[in-house]
Amino acid sequence: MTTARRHATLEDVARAAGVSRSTASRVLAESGFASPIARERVRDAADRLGYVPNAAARALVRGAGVRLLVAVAGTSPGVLDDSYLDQVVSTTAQVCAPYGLGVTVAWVPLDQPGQLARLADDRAVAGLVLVNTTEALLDVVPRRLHGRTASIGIGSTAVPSVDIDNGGGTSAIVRHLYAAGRRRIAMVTGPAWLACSRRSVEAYRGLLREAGLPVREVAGDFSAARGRSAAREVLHRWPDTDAIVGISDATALGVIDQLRADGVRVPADVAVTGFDDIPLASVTALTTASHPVRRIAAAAATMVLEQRPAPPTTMFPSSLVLRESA
Amino acid sequence: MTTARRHATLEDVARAAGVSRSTASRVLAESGFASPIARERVRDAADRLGYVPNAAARALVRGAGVRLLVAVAGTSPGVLDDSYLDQVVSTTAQVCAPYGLGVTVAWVPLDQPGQLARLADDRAVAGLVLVNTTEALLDVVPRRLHGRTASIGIGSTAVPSVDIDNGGGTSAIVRHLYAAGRRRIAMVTGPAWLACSRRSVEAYRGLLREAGLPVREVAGDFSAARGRSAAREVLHRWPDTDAIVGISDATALGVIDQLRADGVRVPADVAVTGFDDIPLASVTALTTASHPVRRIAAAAATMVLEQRPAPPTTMFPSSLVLRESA
DNA sequence: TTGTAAGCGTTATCAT
DNA sequence: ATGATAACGCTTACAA
Repeated sequence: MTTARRHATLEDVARAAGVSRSTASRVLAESGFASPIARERVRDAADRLGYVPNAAARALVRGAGVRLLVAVAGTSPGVLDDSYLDQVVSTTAQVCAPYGLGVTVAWVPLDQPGQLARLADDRAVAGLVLVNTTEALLDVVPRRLHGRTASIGIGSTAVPSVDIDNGGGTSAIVRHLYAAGRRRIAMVTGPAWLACSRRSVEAYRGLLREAGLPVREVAGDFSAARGRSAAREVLHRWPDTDAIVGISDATALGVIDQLRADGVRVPADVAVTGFDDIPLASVTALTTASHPVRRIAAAAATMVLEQRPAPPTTMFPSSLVLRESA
Repeated sequence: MTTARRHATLEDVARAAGVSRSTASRVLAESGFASPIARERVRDAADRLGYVPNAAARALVRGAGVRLLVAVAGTSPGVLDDSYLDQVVSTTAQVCAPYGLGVTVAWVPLDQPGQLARLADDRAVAGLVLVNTTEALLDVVPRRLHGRTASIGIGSTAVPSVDIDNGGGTSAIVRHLYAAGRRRIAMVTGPAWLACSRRSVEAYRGLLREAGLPVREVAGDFSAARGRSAAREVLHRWPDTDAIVGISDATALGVIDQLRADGVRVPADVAVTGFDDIPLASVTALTTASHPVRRIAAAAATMVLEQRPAPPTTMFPSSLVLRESA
């Protein structure tokens, strides 16, 4: 171990190996020709000197970028304060580490998708992962980043996506409710601008219509607070409701809380279901659908890092988790 | 909106503003002199052209690095799969974004602190945030990164830290238990290598000894699983135990779960407390101590980004949250 | 106050 | 197969 040596550069390695910088570069980057002898000597010198390529220099000359941007659409910067997003960012950072890439998060105002262009127009941005993706967002992905972008949610011809089968998941939930004898099934929906939310709603509607049951929708926003007020709204408008489908676990938990506070028994009087299977769900015995968030995020990140032609959409299954609330 | 324009460089801005590159640089970097007229023209040109500085180029010339490394000590890579860490990483990424820095996470094996040197010896690393910090880890922070490192947990003369008052938090909990009439208070501890865990244990011991009460410790590891087995162990060794202090909320939840399964009433027979106040805690009515994880992480990140002489240790308070479990 | 010019560490295009 | 040499976009003495 040398002590206070300055950081070794490619030049140092080349000199130590008795070759030119170009040769050293070729060997170390595994591109272009080099004699076996040169190879060996360069490799040798490199790890003797503890050579670590300078990411900034590399990125500069290649125009490649040094970090991956996780862009999240939402109505307020508050979307960044969310445990789901935490998982996505953290997982992305773990996947990026071996590639020498860092991760950044940013909020893109829902009504100004163009902001994405500003953020992504930075040459330092090597790739893009879209979260809460909207069609408008997909449209403003800079051309430079085509092939280096993946979406968690909906995709487009230019942007491959990793998605959850929200429709299938919701269908499974509704079917379970039906099988359990529920016939007055209401739903607390999510923001209409979110495709994943729309798909859940559509699955719900489709199934109920097919079964000749009444559709009872109340607008929600994923939050527990809205779940509480929505519970009251539902029972006020349709007192005979016997099941409430929540668009998220938080919403469902809010619903249950309010219901019980109002003396309504869950699931005896009203069954309640959630969506996502957050840790809280198992403790509160919430019946819900489970989704592998970490694997999904890792898949998205890997897509942009490996950038091999990916299938337009990779669907991850939604699996029903039966517990006590329904 | 121009369409397929090439990305604007500093040169472009300078030309558009009718000044030299250096002047433009000075204005945009807010360093050095520039006439008001020049300032205005450069600023103008910059945002007319949508100029975004190239982080790689900047990092290269400054030798500054392009990402912040969050290094986590632990016995296995499993430490990376943790919601607390998720929050730290995500918050760090949010704080770093405006600085044009990305974030990376890495695991440092507890028994090979030297691994940190390998990771941090990369010039691309602009700063370091240590998590689950040990003394050994503090010792191997490369000199280059002194002044650019912050620790969440213990610190050293070279590394400022952001810490939680674990001792105070635990004391408050134990005092509450005592005030509530509990006299046979056991504790499920955490890994001894973690300073924060040791401090909690010491606070617990100190208070009990002072009060002339018996010390009853069982080794734990923060997990809920260990909480379960520990609950049995405690009641087996000391059947008259009337309170169990958990080193973490997960542990406490495990304890409660096992206790109830074994027909022990909580808190009637045995009071149980946690530590951290995770979202689950409020739902399960767990009495615990609350800590502002996001603010702590933000403080640590800000320290390395701003690198103004920070106080050696910034303590964040631990605040008692009384609920039903104790 | 402003401009000129010399790098920062790599990669890539050429001749050789 | 190898080595000059010219970028990449920016900062910063230093000169004017």
